[in-house]
Amino acid sequence: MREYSPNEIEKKWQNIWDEKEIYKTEIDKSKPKYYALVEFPYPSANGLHVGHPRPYTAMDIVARKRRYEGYNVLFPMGWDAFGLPTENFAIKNKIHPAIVTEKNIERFKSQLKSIGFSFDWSKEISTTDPKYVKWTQWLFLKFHEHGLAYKHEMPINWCTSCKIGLANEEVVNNACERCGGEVVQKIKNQWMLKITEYADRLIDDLDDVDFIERVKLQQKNWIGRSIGMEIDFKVTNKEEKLRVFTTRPDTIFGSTYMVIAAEHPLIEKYKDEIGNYDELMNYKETVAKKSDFERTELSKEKTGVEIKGLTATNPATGKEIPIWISDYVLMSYGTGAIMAVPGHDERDWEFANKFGLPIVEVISGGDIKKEAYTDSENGIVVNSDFLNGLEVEEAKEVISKWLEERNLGEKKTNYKLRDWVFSRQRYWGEPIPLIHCDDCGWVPVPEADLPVMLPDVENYEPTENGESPLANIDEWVNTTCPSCGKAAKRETDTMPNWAGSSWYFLRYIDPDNDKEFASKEAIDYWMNVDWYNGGMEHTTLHLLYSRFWHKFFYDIGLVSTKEPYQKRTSHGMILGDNNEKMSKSRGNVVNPDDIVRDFGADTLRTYEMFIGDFEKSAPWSENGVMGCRRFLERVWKLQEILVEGDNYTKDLESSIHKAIKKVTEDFETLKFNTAIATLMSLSNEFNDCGSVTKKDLATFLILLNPVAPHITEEIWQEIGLEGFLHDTTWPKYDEAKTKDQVIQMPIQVNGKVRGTIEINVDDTQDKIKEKALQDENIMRFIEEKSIIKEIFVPGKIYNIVVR
RNA sequence: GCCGGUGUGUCGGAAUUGGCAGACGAGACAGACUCAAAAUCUGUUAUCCGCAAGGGUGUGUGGGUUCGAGUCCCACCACCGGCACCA
Repeated sequence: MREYSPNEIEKKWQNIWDEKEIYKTEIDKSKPKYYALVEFPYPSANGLHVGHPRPYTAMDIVARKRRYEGYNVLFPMGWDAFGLPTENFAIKNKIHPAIVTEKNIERFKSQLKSIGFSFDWSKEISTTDPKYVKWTQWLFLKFHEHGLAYKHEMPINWCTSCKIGLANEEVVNNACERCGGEVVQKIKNQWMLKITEYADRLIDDLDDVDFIERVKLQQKNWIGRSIGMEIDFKVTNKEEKLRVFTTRPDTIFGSTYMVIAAEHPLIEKYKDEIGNYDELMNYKETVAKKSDFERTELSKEKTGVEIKGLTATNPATGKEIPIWISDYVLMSYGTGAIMAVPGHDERDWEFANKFGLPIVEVISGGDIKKEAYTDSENGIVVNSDFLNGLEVEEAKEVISKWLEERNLGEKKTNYKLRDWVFSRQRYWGEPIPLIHCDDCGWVPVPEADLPVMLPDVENYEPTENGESPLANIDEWVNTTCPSCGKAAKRETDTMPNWAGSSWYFLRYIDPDNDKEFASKEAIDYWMNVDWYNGGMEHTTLHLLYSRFWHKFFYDIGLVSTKEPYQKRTSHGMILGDNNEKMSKSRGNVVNPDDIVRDFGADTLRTYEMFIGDFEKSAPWSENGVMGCRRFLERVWKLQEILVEGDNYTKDLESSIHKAIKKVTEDFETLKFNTAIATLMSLSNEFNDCGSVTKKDLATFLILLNPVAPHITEEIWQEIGLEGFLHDTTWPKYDEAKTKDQVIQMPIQVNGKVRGTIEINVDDTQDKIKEKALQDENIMRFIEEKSIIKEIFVPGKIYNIVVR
């Protein structure tokens, strides 16, 4: 028998699959369809690392298994190619980002091909391809057309020294990552997408999809729906009202002061009546340097300034209360103002404590001298006039009614979710296809003129005043208004990287269509995505953004399903062998090319699946890789003990049926590691047995094939099994044959195992008891004691409780 | 800080979801083969006491529920992911 040489046979089979186009998919209504999706990679200059193949192999296993089960399977791959690293590389090396991107894609593609994934490469897409950009822009214009894209003043991170807008990631401890200069928040008028309009549906429709629970929870919490009230507090001696949002209107009698955001317009409006305006402005300036994250940190020391000259009136108590500004109140959440109830809110309590503001108990049950009492389930309302004696939920109803009747407030639902800032002052992104005309306002670029392509520029760096580099290209910026024909200017902001990835799963199904983003026929046949696997880190941004886009498309009749993804699962990260995240700077990156070269693609795939619990992170280990190679070597050598035979070997029959069951189930539940362990045990059994029949081996090869497609296909051919393994069907098992007749039953005394007896599965409790009491060791623990209870779980355990 | 998650031998991990903790793999040790080494094959391998039979202890820490807890409940500790312009 020849040696197992993966480099040779892997190339061979990859070529055969390619030539036969067996993974190319067409619409075929005679078969059930299955759409398996993995997150497409960002083609960075570093190439693939061993983290990438983990989810790809997992879904490749599912895709291959589905084909054997008779499905028409779409399993596509593409490139999420716009992005900051490529742009920064281009700036540094003076190379056009399109060229960098092209090179990176070429490298990624050949790396992926060497691992033997069953991707349908005829469906390949790149978000930077003009044919793709056209439809990203077209879809954006739909948002604009339906009023979901709007301009709004939003802050950007501004490096005062480089005079450049920075991504959050480029800001380290309030300083610019490149030059160390000071970073402040600069206000810019930016395009926004109204994702908040979909907040309720993004939560409620989670009930209809099969996402793993932690993904659902994290999305719900990110959207952060809270039901409460908006209440007006009159500014004393003014017509002005200060509107606050609260989820605890029941505590209104305990509101002893108000806090508004440093940016609140009230301050400018009454500038002349405020005694300490300068002090407030100074405070506002320090706040401007902080991110929302720093502002709302619970543990930090509270800061704030009282507004001198303005007070408000608590509508419930009628008492005059002071108004403060503090960084922990954000203009972007609620109304930018709160009624502070220090007795029953942690932040308010700390603030009041620090500045000596009165703390009044209005819910009994805690000790507000020590800490805020925030429990809303057990408390009873006190010190609150007509609310006294009520439980919190009742009090909420009563006070809501009372306020509404007096026109002092209304019920309101708030969300933590904010609208999506869709503008970037960058070069390497899709230009926002809008033209500004002094007469007509913002006018969309007509469909015939799409895509709006990026002009070639000398310099990819943003401009000195915070505009995109595109703003410097006069011949690009200056155009005519599509509506009235007068001179007009193009929008120079580009879209965020998220734009292309928000709808790519729709393009895969019809990637060459130049009339539509995808045909209705293709959408009706292929959608939804049946199973989408991706990283946990994409849960609250990409996954939510793409659900939002899809829902909007559904509303305007572009797609036929409410949700894009039927099922969502998540994989863990692969860490370096030092248990740290793989990164160039840590020097612990493993390149899959090396593993494919030295051990083979099948070994890489097997190890990636065997490394541990698919949903958890796991450190890379070269010894582990070697172990998987040894396993495949042993599989290869099964040929040596092959005997003719069209039946399962009698002694192994139950093991084989059990293995079919276990592997079939484990591939569906992401337990690839235990599926492989089962196959390892089965191959060990073959060896212990000393021989394996053709039938036994064929079944084994099919089960292993989705994990290690090349070696199994080769052995299949080598031992002369009929046809090709890739044309076979998935094996079935007989449930009855997976059950053992005779089992070892543990016998416990007082919950501790004191012996094991061999029983027949359908032996009665009495029979088992009789057998158990013959066991010397078990008797030692029962003697001279009386049996007070017996617990018998058929097929599992028999426990005797004695005293 | 907030939201989500994780914690089991020397290491990666397994445990039919409340029923024999440590499957499978790695590593280590011993043996076979070899002049020798590598590769391969065989055996041992949580820990303590014991010649053995067997027994005690043991799933991040402390408590609880139960005949029985890695699994359920309460409190705590450590680590990982996300925090809206990285992808």
